[in-house]
Amino acid sequence: MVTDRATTTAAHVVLGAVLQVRDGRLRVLLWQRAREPFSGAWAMPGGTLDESESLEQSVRRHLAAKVDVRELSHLEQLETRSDPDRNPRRRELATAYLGLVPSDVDPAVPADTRWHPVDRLPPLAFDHKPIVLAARERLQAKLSYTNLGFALAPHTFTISELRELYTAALGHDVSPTNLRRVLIRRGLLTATGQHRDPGRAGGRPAALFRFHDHTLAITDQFAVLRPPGR
Amino acid sequence: MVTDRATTTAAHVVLGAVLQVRDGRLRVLLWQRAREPFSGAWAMPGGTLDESESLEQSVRRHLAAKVDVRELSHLEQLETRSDPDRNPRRRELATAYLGLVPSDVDPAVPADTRWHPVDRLPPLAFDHKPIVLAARERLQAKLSYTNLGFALAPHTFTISELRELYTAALGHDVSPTNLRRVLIRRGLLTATGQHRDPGRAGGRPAALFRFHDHTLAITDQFAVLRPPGR
DNA sequence: GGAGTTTGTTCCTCTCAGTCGCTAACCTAG
DNA sequence: CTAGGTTAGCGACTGAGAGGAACAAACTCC
Repeated sequence: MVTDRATTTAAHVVLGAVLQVRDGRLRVLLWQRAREPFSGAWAMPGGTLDESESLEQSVRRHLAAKVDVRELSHLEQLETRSDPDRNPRRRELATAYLGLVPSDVDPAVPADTRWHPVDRLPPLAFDHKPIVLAARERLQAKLSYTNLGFALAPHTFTISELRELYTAALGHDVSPTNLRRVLIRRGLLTATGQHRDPGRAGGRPAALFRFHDHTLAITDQFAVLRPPGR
Repeated sequence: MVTDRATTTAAHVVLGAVLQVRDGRLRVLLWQRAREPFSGAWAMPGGTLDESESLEQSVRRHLAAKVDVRELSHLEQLETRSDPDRNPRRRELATAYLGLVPSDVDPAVPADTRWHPVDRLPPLAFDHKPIVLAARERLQAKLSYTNLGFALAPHTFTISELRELYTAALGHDVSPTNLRRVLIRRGLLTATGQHRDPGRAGGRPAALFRFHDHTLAITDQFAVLRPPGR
């Protein structure tokens, strides 16, 4: 009886859409499958959920096998996929997480693993393609109305470096003037007082900034139809 | 071996946070538990996921037992809860959905079921309280930057009726002038040309509107740091 | 010291949300 | 029929935030 009920329960896996801006492009961490199903196709890192761990613990554990988990600057749940046919071999639910890595770290990864540009994905296994695209969409939306930029950027950076990150992540040009003004007005950026040595190239030394805090915070001004009198 | 693997798999349930504005308040559909655990506490409707259904199919099926499912004007996935201790009896994952019901329908519900104001919740079972609050937060956010109001409103309505719905859902006052202008400028509202009979009370007859479409659409103007030249 | 390069600042404009008050359209009472 | 009450709709004004562009600042190299 116990066996009956238990065997009808679906397996559950976790998946991590790990994004990073490298070489001026938004990329996702994928590994190439060597076995069926989807042999040769690329897949998001992940694995089965264990008995006594939460989903977040599980995805951190599995990601540690691909990328040093201490490098993750942000991790949040995306969605749970449940199409009965999403895995041709067995009934399987998958909960996907969005993970972010700052642009200045280069974690060691296994030989079968690559950073693929999100706008030029190779053939992906299972339903991983829509998940990766959903991850990008979530990132782009939150860059607009939260301080999530902290998770893409190094600890300190110049405005033009930050502009490159936003340009790559949003997929369109971003004006440094405007970026600076918007983020400073919202109180998200703090000047360190330091300046970056212009080096041989010349030019005015750029001021170094950091994000005021490194936990997700929502810029509430985006509530339209606000309460009266503010 | 199969038995071993299967018995270590967690059970999976679905939950529906069904919200409606009734009597000028935002309310959630809850039923009162008669058995342990949490006997006497209130719980969101839901149940176990079946072998061959998706999560959304499952939550629709379980909600049909509490409220006529045809009345649901919107249904979207909220989050999946996985704390190993969330259910004291067994390891169990729960995927929660946000469901909305238009204010003009009054579905038949079982005897143990009530519409509770979201801002005055009774003691809730399991982790249902944070889920209900997350559902309200999602609704409030989406009322600001999408056309989700269509899911709370009757098919046609006056501006002041709509104002009541937004006031109840957002939890603060909303100016009818502003509401009208914002929703019309965004192209979300269409005038039907009809007017509502003022009745004995007197006053100018109010124009009747409807939402231009009844599928979720995002008002994209909220992307700050937009692409140049728009 | 001047040209070239990159960064930072200021000014201007545009759009949209919020507020207030006036006008419109209906009712009832006298 | 008119005056007064009631609700709805509309327009003018205000303020805030965002985008664009021109100009000023700080550096290197020749």
